[in-house]
Amino acid sequence: MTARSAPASTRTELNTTDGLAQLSFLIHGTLERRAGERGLSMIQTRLLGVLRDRTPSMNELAKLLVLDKSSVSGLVDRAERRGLVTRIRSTADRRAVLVSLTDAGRSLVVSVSGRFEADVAAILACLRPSDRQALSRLVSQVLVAHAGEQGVDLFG
Amino acid sequence: MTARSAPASTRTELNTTDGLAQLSFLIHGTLERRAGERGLSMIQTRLLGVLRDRTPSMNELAKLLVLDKSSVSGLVDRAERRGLVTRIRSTADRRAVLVSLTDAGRSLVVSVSGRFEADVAAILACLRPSDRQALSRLVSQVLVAHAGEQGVDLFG
DNA sequence: TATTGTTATACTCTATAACTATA
DNA sequence: TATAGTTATAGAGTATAACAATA
Repeated sequence: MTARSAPASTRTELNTTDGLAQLSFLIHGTLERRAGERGLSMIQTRLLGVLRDRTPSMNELAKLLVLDKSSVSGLVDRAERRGLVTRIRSTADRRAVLVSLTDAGRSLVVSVSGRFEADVAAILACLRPSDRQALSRLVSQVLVAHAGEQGVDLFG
Repeated sequence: MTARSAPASTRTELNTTDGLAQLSFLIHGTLERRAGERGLSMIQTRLLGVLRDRTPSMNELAKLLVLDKSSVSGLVDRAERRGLVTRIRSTADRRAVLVSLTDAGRSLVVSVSGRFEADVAAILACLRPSDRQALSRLVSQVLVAHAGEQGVDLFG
């Protein structure tokens, strides 16, 4: 996504977007690789991440992951088959099924997210501490301004 | 990926990685959504992006996209069926097949990447120009330091 | 009737293995 | 023999539509 035909007047602007896009894909790819090392796809990783501090119903899970309920059925099937999550029939509403992380699932997601955080820290290690702090401030500013649009909060 | 159990001494560090990870997924999701609006998956978008300034063989395409050659066969099949790319038998090596963007494919990828760049620019519009410039400088610094690890250069 | 979840079906995406054609 | 590409097959991931059980 290079700024091939940018008029000179907007070149700085486009280079910023271009650089940020590249950095985003570098970081996204880093998680993808770390998860893949443990046999997890991105969506399985997100599933486990969402379950870290929740025990949602299938329906809630579909909303959290922005997937159709039938997609979540298959996703949970495969995770359950691997022993990473369990289905629990709800007693409050006997139609509902709650999904919970197993110990194996929890230790897996903790491991992947720990390595990923270390990767990102390593990527930022080339910056001087003051620059890292400046970057942190700018990124926070952007995120706050777009709090509503983040959609899926990866490990929310 | 919040820093749930970070010791206080490293909390600032983790918050930076956390923020950058969130921003990365925001931007990645932005492209995914824009591509999806035009009926393109991420991999189809990357295929078209790679073909913007190249006419590689299937084999070269597999290396560029980091996919098995059989995966590329299917990928190109589906893109060709939609009229986005064409296969051209190489005259130099009659085993080889070159893949080229059609006019429809080119106009599609130009449209998606243009909208995406506008999206990223809009995301950054909340920053003062001087802050945007500072962000640009920091991001460039990180990218330069990790030039070799970027793996697939999305629209390279 | 409405909601929750599963199942049947179809398509994309991916890899491995076996194959054809060319070098 | 080695390389370029396709095809057969299998599995993950996704959505739509039809279904069963419960509310």
